[in-house]
Amino acid sequence: MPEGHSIHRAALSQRPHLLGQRVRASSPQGRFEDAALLDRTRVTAIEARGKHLFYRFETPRGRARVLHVHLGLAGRFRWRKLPLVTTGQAVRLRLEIADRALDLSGPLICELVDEDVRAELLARLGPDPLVPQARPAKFFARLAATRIPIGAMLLDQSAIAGIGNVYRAEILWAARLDPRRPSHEVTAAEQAALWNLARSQLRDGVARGRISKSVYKRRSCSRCGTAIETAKLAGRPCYFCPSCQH
DNA sequence: TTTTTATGGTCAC
DNA sequence: TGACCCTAAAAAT
Repeated sequence: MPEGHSIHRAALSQRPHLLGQRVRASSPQGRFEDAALLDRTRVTAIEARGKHLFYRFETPRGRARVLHVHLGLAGRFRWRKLPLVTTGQAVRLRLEIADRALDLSGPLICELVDEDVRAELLARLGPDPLVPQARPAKFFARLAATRIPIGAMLLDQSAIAGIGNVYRAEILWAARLDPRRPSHEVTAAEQAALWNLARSQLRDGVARGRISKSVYKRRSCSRCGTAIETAKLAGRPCYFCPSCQH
């Protein structure tokens, strides 16, 4: 169930097994024909940015290919031990190393791109709170320049990368901000608080492998007991406490 | 056993 | 704004 924390967590858990390894690549499902181009190449980098993953593969002749993966709603990685017993009917991409295989199923995106496309995709993303050197200036500037509700802006990956529907609700609840508040009315202190909360909550998610929920899909506010409401923002329900979020 | 739902995103209207 | 894409788990029947 992927928001930014799951993506960074996937990169962290996969690097020890895949980096520097020559892999057997295939698409058991058959829907990723370019898997053949990755077969017998070496994984040299795994990069997580927002909800996107980029894998660099190098051929024996030193030619680099970039795999772009976005899990979307249903995408999932699973390690399997060899020898395999499953048919892999829904496995878009399988990467096999010595004793195990990494199966990717249900991704929104699984494609080979070149360096330019990778750079363009990265350029479209706002700062990612999970990247240590990321700076929030662009995020703050976007908020200051629009009347779009803050609850909608937090889901805009070009404003801030990696936040999904759960973190949006949790961050706004922790900041005590009404998700319907026009973004330009968010004060500088509140902007900073949102960035810091995004960073701490996402980091917690990476460490724990799950998101702790104080407001998302709760019936009542875990702070004041008021009935939780939802507001449709950016096309999706945003859970909030009408009593303590202003 | 079938239907619904989901922490995402794009595209057509 | 709604339809659709994909998959698997949860919920409904």
